Amino acid sequence: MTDDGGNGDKKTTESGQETEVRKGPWTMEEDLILINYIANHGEGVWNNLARCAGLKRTGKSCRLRWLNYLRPDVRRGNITPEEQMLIVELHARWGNRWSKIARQLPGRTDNEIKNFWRTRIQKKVKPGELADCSSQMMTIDEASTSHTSSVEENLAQGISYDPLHPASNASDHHPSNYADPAFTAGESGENFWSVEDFWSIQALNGSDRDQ
DNA sequence: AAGCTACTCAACCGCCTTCTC
DNA sequence: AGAGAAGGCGGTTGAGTAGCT
Repeated sequence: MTDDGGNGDKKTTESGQETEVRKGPWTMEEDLILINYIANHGEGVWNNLARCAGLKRTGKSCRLRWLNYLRPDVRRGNITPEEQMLIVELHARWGNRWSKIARQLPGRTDNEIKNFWRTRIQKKVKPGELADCSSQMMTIDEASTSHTSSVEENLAQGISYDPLHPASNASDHHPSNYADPAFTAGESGENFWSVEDFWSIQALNGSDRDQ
């Protein structure tokens, strides 16, 4: 992936100026700019953020990149059998409400769950068999069935459940858990250079992030 | 070793909802 | 109350890669 800047679109602003809007994969530099800006100013007002940070990206693009990839508490890869079960269960209940499902899986994004469903689950489940799917999933890890009832209870109370930390609950869940490489080192050897390294650097530098 | 196929996932698109003026 | 802007969400696509022949 090279940053040749050749994938930009032209967009005309209110003031009549043409600004180039970049599309496609984010570069390390863009990631750092975005992380740095949010660390100093916080999230929100994405269009404004993109402009002020000097990123030639749309607000939507910045928001997506931040939520799905750069957030310090985002956890990628290695979806556990418990999480799989929960996804299947919640999907059976709510359908394709990915963001809603994602809220019950701390550190997981709607995009990741959506991709996971489409690539790992949907193709294995014929239409009409979804109801049976969760029971099939249970055979993956019988032990995980033991907490199903507590999941139900938590859902009923609107409490998110973290399958990786069954003993914990929403109140003691903390993003710092995900600084542990064990949570981010995907089996597929994904490159987590930027996020993990960056947040470590921020910590070392005693960044004045106010959050 | 080279070519092909299947799979994964980051990112974009477009629609809908919510917010602000 | 209405219009426009921004945010949120689900669907889809395409590039990269791993596995197979």
